[in-house]
Amino acid sequence: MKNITLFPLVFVDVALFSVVEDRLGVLLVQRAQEPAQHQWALPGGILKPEIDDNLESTARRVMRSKVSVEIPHLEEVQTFSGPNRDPRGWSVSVLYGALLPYDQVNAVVRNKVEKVDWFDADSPGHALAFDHANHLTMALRVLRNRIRASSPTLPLHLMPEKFTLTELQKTCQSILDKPIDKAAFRRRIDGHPFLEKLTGEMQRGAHAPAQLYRVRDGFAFDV
Amino acid sequence: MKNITLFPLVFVDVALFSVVEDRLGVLLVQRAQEPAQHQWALPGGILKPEIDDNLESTARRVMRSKVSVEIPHLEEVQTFSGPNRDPRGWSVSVLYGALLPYDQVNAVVRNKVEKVDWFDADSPGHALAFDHANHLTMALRVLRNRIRASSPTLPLHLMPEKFTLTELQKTCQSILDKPIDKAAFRRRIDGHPFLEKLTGEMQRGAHAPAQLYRVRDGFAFDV
DNA sequence: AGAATAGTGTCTGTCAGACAGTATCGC
DNA sequence: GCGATACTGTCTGACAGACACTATTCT
Repeated sequence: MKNITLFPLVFVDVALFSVVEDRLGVLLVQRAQEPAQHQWALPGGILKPEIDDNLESTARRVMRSKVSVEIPHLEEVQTFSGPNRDPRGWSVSVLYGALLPYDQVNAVVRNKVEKVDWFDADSPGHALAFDHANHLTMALRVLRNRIRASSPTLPLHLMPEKFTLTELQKTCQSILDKPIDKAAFRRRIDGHPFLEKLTGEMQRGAHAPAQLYRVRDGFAFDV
Repeated sequence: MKNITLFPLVFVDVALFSVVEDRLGVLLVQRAQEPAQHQWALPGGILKPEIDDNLESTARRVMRSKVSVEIPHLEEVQTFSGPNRDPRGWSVSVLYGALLPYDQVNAVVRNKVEKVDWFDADSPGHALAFDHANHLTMALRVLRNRIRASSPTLPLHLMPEKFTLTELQKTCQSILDKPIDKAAFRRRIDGHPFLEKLTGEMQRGAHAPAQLYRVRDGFAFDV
């Protein structure tokens, strides 16, 4: 493996977030092999130029093969690189962030993984392998900045097909970890191009009926 | 070069911006070698794991060796990747953005470069090599979003050591390519932690003297 | 009736854009 | 005085946070 010094290793890591019991969670895997065996890490893997169209494809393939998850939308966060961040040699790691509803993620242990589980995004409770603590910090920062700055479109990826505005607000609150005023929230998203009111469809309960919404077709991100 | 299919090529490209005659300019090089010989491109080069500490070092080294420019601050924009974006094989290119005062850039033709010159950032007037037109578009978008959103700290990299608020405003206007109200601009940057008033130092001219400022020590970016 | 949640009205402070006004220089 | 630029005061409209209020359902 002399090539390692001439050609860097190219990895992809994914910070997959979801809301679990009103808290922002991140999906971690326990590594089954060296290096960093038994340590927890963000799911990730190595680029395979012969089968990947680009690094996003790599990320999707890795998530499929390691934790059986299909990721619709990925967002690049940052690139990490250097000779010492991975013991196998000079490496480049491109970090992606993603959001998915908790119940859509049927995380299953696959190859090279001992366990898969959700952890609190702000304090996973484990030392992470490699420089993944940095990765997680950066992914969190980008995610929260997005939700705060641009109107709260992003968490739409976390919603089920039909949802109420209150549910959307609670999701935002869980991500930001602080309460949001109801009136202000509704003013801000009022008339948002990607929110479609399902006229006539209401959610019932032991209270006034709540208007249901869905994500409009063609919803995409792109800054 | 069978390795090309196993190990991707890792490049770094740099979109170096400056204000030239009240317009936002970008530094381009004309390639002296295949591929894309004679075409204009963003300055860039290949990672050398044996001498680079990380990809930012690669970017600095490349700018030094190809166009004789020292870059103090680099910002990662995006990663481009795939089998076809460069004829030499499966490649990854990490794009960085940078700002530097026009007169500090003593761009000199060095190895693998025929010419170096500044072009209008919005319409360079040349078809760019590889996917560098995309690169330029993304770098521009990130740069302008930064200046608009976060308070206008960024263009501080474009200022000489001492400058007036009017000069800073004109720089912002050149980057955004639209006028800014003077009072609003001054209100926004008033008391900014990185702006230091040089009490007593004034710029004279055929008009009222203008207060000089400088960038406070320890100025850094970090979102 | 009472609990719970949905949804709205309104006050207030902040801030950006717009624009005009005053101040200070060289000539 | 005149031209030019520096700098400030103020009005207005947009908008977010705070908070209270009404409305509608189930039990």
